[in-house]
Amino acid sequence: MSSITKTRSTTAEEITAQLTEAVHEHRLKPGAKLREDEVSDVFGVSRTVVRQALRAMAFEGLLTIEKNRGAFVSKPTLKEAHEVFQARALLEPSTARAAAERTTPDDIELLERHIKEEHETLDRDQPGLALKLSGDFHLEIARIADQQTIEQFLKQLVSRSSLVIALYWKRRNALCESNAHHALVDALRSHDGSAAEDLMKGHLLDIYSQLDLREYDEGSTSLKEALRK
Amino acid sequence: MSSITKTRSTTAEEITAQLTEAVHEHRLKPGAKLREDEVSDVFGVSRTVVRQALRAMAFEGLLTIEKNRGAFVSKPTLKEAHEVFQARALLEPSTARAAAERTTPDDIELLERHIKEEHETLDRDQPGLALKLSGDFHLEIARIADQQTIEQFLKQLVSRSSLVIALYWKRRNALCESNAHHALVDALRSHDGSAAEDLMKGHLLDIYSQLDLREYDEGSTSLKEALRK
DNA sequence: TGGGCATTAATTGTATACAATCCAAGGGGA
DNA sequence: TCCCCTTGGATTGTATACAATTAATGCCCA
Repeated sequence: MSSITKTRSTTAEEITAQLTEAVHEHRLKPGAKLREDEVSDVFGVSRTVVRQALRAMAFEGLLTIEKNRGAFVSKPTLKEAHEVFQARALLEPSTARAAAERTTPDDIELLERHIKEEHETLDRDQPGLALKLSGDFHLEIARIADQQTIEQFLKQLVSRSSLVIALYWKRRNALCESNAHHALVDALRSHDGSAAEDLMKGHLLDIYSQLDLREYDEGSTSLKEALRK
Repeated sequence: MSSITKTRSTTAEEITAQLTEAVHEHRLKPGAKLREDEVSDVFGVSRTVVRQALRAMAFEGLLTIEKNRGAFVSKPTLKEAHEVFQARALLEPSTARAAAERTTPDDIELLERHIKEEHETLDRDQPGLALKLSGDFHLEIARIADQQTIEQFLKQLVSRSSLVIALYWKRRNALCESNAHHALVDALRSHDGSAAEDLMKGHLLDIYSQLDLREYDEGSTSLKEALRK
């Protein structure tokens, strides 16, 4: 089904994209190790290219490379989890406001199709994919705002959010449905910057409040458990 | 004088650090090409390690790697220049506020020594070094705020700011002296978050206003000129 | 004389061979 | 029986050899 194209040699970017997708969809969980020759076997390229891809993902914060030990899917600490959402709270509301002033009918159409797809994946019970799409929605707003620099940062923050959710989400199965995204699209459609800003702020707080970020255990069996998989 | 240690093999991180410093201090100017062989000769390591360093710098935005052509010191467009300062305006004021609440006497001492050094380099007429130190000052505040994620983003933004200043600074020679940094330290010392936030906002606007970001020429002889060096 | 094409040198991209490091399993001694 | 040390296999780090691509030079022909 998801067989990898072997005809034309795979580039580092494609490997990065596929592995990133796997992490976003929680098929690769925090703590999982990515052995270089294993990955190079899968994609049919040399370790040289694989190492490029792994390092790129490390820069995004998705992987943590430990010298002489290898690349692991990152396990954000509670502190990092807080920091990620604090940073998002600084960047996203203003960006939503800016986006509202530039949103075109085409953008609205795209966003609505996007939301529809999100709902469909939720109905089909594919929470991983739904989460990935939800993240893409936030990136789409930065794109509409025409802020590439912020979009770049946001890409990293959304990636890390996915890891945070994998580790600290309170209710395992039920991903919050909410109509937050829909309300945001309404604000963008009517070019209501203030509303968009407020809605985004509320939406981020909403997600944040559904995380279990209280205790600071940080140890005991966590490492061993992570390497078992 | 600045002979490179050859006894213990140089790591990719050291190469990154030295090249980054050179770009920050404008010894390597936007458009300059970094040939892999050349760099590997200078540092006495193989191209493998050099490529790692160059890619790391590309992620920070300092270099632009063009496929099959090589790595060049980035030349931010006017749009990117605006974006960099817009992003800084979102991140830094709040961070300064947070820093004010956590500043310790040790931090104050460090910052004051830092400012003193800045002034000394200006007196000694080393504008490149002064610029680098000025950037470090801003990073130091993020460190005091204990926000590693934001500090990481800010590191990239400060780097890109250095490139923007190299390209778009109005008055070539005179780097604005100003006592903005001093005033910020005062606010931090007295744990006055609001003042720190406002001062930082004003300081960023001040820098921004001294850039020549009007026209959009973007072409003509710029490329040829860049490759001449 | 000037433009276009082919050949060649220079440079980057990729694969592979080798070196260094880590980790676990096994053996010996107390 | 338990602990420590040694040893071997597995994995990552680095250097180098080779392939692919680019860019420039010079040649030919109009």
